[in-house]
Amino acid sequence: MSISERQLEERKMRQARILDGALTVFKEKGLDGATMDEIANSSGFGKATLYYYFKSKEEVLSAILEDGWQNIWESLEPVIAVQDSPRKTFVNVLIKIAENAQDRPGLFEFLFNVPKAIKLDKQPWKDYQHRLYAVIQGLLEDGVKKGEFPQVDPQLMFKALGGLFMGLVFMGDRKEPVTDKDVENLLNELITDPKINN
Amino acid sequence: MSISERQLEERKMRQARILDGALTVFKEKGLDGATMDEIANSSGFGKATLYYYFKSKEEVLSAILEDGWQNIWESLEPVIAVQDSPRKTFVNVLIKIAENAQDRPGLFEFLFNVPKAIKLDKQPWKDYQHRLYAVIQGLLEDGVKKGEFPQVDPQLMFKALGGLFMGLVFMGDRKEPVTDKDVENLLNELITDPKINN
DNA sequence: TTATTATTCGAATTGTTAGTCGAAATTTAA
DNA sequence: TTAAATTTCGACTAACAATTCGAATAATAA
Repeated sequence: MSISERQLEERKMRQARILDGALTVFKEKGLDGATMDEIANSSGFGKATLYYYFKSKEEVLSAILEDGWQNIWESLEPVIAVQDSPRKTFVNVLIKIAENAQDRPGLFEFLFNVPKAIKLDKQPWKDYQHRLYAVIQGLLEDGVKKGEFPQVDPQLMFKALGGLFMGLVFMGDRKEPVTDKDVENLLNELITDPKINN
Repeated sequence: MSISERQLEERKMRQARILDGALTVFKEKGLDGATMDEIANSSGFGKATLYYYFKSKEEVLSAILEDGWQNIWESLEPVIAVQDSPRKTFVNVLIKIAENAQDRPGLFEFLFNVPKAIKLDKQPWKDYQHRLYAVIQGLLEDGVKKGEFPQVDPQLMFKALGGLFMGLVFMGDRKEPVTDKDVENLLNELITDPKINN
C-alpha cells in the first residue's frame, strides 16, 4: 500500500503552508534577501524539512508562481469562454483578476511584478502569463476593430491600462470588490475628451 | 602641494569607468547577482582597487543612481524654467528625457526601474526623482486646469503616460531622436475618441 | 505489538562573496 | 635622483546562506 489520498492531501497542505511563509518572506526581504532559515521559521517547519518538500529555494519560488498563475488562469477560463462583446469580456476579465487579487492580497502583486527580476526560462508559469496577455491583447484588438474602444494602437492601450489597472487593484486601501462600474470608469477616464463632456 | 587639478580629473575618470562597468554587470546579473569581482573585471581594475575608489558595493550602486539622476535633473532645469504653456513644457520635458536616454542607452532604464528593488532611504538621488515627478504632476494639473489636456485625473494620466513613454523611449530599436511630433502623437493616441476622428 | 515508511530537524558541510591586508608599482615634486 | 604620496592588486579572511547528513520521532499497516 502506498500513500493514501488523505496523506497526499496533507502533504499538499504542508507545501502550501511553506509557500505561504515563503511568500511573506520574499515580499519582505526580496528574492535574494530571503533565507531558507527565515522561510522555515515563517512557515513553522525546520529548515531541513523544506528540502523534504522542495528541491531548492528556486523551486519554492517557482512553485509560488506556478500555483498562482494556474489559479488565475483557471478562474479566468470560464469568463473568457463566454461569447460576448470584446469590451464586456474585457471588463469581466479585469473584474475577475481583481477578485483573485482580493482573495489573496499580496500574492498577485508578487505574481505581476516578480517576473521582471527573473532570468531563467523554462518557467512553466510564463506560459499562463503569455496566454493571459494574448487574450487581453486579442480582446483589445477585436474591440478596437468593432469600434467598442477608441482607435488607439492596442499595444499602447494595453500598456496604459496595465499601469492604471495595477494602480486600481494593488494600490490604496480599497477593501470592497472591484465592480464593472470601476472598470468602466477606468476606461472612460482614459479616453474621454473634455470638450465632449463639458 | 596636494592633488593637482588633473589628478582629480583622472580620478573622476577612473570612477566613471568603474561605474560604467558596474552598470553593465548590474544590468546583466541583477543587483545581487553582480559580484565585485565581475565589476572589477568589467571595468578593467583589480578588485581591491574598486575599494580604493568606493567604500562598498552599495556605494557603487548609489553613485550610479546619484550621478544619473543629477544629470537628468540638470539637463531638465532649463527646460522647466522656460515660461510656456504647461502642455508645451510637458512635451519638452519628455523630449529632453528621451534625449538623455538616447545619449546613454541602458542607464536610464536602469534609473527608472531599479528603485523598485531598493529599500534604504537617505538615498540622495530620491530627491531628484521626487522633484521630477512633482514637476510632471504639476504640469499635468495646470494643463488640465487650463483645458490643454483632457479632464482626466492627473494621477491617472501620469501613470498611463508613464507606461507609454517608457515604451516609446526604452523599447524597440529606435535610433532617431524623439521629437515633439512623437510626444504629441503619444498624447493624441491616448486621448482621441474614434467617433470624432472617423 | 512490531516492522516499515513517512516526516522532522539541528548540526555539519560547502561554496560564495564582500571586504581587508600588505606589499609592490607608479607617479609626483623637490 | 630620490623620498614621499598615490595607485594598483592578488591573496586572504570572515561571514553568511544554500544544501546535505544522519539520527530521531511519528504515523501506518500487518
